Amino acid sequence: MNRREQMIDVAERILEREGPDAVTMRRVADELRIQAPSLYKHISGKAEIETALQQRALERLGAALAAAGSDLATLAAAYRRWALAHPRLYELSARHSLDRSRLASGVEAAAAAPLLEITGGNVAAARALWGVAHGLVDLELANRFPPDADLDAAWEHAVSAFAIYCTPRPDGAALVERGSG
Amino acid sequence: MNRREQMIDVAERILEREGPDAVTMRRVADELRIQAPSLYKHISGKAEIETALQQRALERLGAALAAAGSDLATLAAAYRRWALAHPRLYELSARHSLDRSRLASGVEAAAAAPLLEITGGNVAAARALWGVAHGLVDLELANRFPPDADLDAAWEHAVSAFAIYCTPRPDGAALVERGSG
DNA sequence: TTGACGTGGCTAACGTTGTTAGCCTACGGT
DNA sequence: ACCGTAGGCTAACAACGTTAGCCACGTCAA
Repeated sequence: MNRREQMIDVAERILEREGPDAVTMRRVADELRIQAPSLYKHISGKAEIETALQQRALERLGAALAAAGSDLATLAAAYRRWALAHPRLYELSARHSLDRSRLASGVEAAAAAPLLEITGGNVAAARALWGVAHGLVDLELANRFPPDADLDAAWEHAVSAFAIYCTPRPDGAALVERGSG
Repeated sequence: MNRREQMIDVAERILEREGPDAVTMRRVADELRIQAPSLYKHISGKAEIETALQQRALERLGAALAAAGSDLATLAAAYRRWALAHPRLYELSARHSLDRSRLASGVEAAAAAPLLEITGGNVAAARALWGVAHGLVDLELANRFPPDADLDAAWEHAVSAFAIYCTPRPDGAALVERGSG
């Protein structure tokens, strides 16, 4: 098994169990029964670990969304559920500015596909949709809502607003232009 | 003038000009022509500086929103404009988990007021609205959209979706229940 | 006037972080 | 038999946040 992958596995485990501050080069090395400088034989630096974890997060979130189907409500629920189940990983992937050169191609597109289906191919509307989902999750993870806030209700409103906006009406007209790019 | 406030002023300036990594205790001390340990005569630690900056950000963003009026489109534009004008400050205030005990009371409520006006007092819907705004801004600041993405269009869709959802229709009916809390 | 004391500087130092330099050993191929 | 590379190791560095402890100055009471 690849040492590099072992390192990233270990880093992920530490991240989820003990938070980002616990993810130290020495700590990762310890877990591998190795000295910290030896890590650099396999990796350029800590940033590379973080990029790798970011990529993992995108892939898995994308997979979770793809598995959730194409209904807006269930898709939103899947987004939130995945983020709350892997909060540190989600935070890392969202906060750390994206380095597209290192990112495997297609990962982004795959993650975006389910959203695009809902907006009928309208990518600007899909981005707005992504915005709500990410925003609500991010604020929740950052403790920005009062402890007694009913976030289920907030999600329902968000979903309703976009459902009304994106769903074609019986007469065939749609509020959002479908198929536009 | 208060040394504590000087410290926070300096920290803010460094943050906006050179990014979060440049905000060091020693750096702040240097700017004040003082040695780093002396900072601790006025402040408990770096966390207190960050909390203070977070509070500043919330107050100013709140003020910017209040000044923008109560129209959804202009409000959204004001939110985005402020965040893009003070990206580091916004990031700091959004990422750093909120310590309500230290936060001046009323700051949160004041920032939320303009949103509540739009949703007719429905706080869950206001949170959804906050979600889109924060989400779109946060993704933009984190470089998560492709460089050529038309973010103006994304914002327009978001605004349209919520405008339709929140505006009472001519017959007096509204999609969102107004006055609920 | 003198003494006590709080305010706000200072230097020295500690522990932890990411990272580099340089050495050594084992193994695989020519 | 040799040589190079892969992958460990120790020692060390600079920078970080922070603590301990010393000292000068101003203020106020006796």
